[in-house]
Amino acid sequence: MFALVDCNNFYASCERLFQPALEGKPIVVLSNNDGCVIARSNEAKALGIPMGAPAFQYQELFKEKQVSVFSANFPLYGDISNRVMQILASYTPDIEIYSIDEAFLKFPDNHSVNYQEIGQRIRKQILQWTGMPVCVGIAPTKTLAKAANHIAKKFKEQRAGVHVIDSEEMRLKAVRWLKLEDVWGIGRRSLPRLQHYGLKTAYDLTQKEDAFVKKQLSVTGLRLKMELLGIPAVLLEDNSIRQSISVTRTFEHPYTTFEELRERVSTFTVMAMEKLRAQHHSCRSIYVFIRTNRFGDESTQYNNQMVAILPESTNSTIVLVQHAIAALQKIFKPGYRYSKAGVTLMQFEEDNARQLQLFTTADPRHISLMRAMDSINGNFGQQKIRLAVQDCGAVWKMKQATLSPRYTTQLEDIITIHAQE
DNA sequence: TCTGGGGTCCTAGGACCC
DNA sequence: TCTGGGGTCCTAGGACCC
Repeated sequence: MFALVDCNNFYASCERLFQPALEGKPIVVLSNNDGCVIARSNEAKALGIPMGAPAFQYQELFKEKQVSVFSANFPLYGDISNRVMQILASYTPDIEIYSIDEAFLKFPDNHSVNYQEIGQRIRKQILQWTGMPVCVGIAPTKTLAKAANHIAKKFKEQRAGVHVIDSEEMRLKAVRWLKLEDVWGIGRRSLPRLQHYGLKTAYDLTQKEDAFVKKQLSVTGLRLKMELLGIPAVLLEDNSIRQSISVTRTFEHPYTTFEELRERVSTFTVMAMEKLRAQHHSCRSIYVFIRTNRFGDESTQYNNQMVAILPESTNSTIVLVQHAIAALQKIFKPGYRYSKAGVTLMQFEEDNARQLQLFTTADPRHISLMRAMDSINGNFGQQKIRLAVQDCGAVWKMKQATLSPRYTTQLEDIITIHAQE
């Protein structure tokens, strides 16, 4: 059996943890640069604020309805997430952390287990230990566990936040109820196509022939159909090791010069490489892109990107930054107002299983240099030690007008409690 | 004036091999 | 009138997820 544990309105709930007065009040959390709405409390959803809404279009509504607006505080969310995941890991070693706010747990076949009770225990423990409300869906496949979680959320009061699908009867009831657009793996592209053939629910999809499903949704769709029928076709994955690592940002103001972009691209590469070394990998290629404001006038737009492939894989930031800058040089065109840039590391190899080169140009000293940099930056704060090319002062501040304190990761931000007599 | 960031998997087609 | 058959690897683009 698989359990899907999903935090309720995760970012909004994280903010509420330290401001309990916001219980029952509308909350939204904004993306970097306070651009879009990326999380909403139930109360904010009820006000009709859509996911991804541009913040500037909703300022008046926020004010009028007294919506609490937060700039995204990822250090806080990441820390709360770790705490939740640690608790979940105590229930089973078979755990897949699927995203910052949800995880799949796998339980061995055992008919005497009371899954309803386990679900309730998980809920209570996480709520008591972290303050985070979660819902739990339990079923024989991951896709059905997703569906069960959906039901647990939709009927939170009746189900007490836990729903279990453990019989053919329950499965049928669930898939007949589940709308096609709420099926895990059916997105906005496939939905209209399937609807055109008269499909409305998850059940309808399970009744279609394999050939039809494959034609419409490829082999992923076939797996989906199996899963909805109760036959596991999607395994628990170990996604602690990434296959690609990206760092991309929209700038607070547009940049026009090569030097500004070079500083940004270098810093993004530094950040990505830190993550790469943390998972003990080297990479062989880096993708670099720059773009102007995509909402701007057609004539003022320019996008370009390039992949630089290295002669041998590396985990040295110094080496990779040189390649990233060379790529940037090739795609940079003066005369445009650039609003976004990013890098993606690709083609990973494990550090201790690397293909070495006979005529290598790699400087062995970089290994200890990187180790020293990571260690110092880890102990004394990000970017305490930088490459010279990064040093452009504070040109890269993000707009974060309503950032909450980093309550759990920064000593000076820890809350003070005044006890009354 | 202002519109996020980070991932995975699949397929088709090109380039190449014998 | 007519030009084989069987493979692999890589990439771009699409679709999906949170």
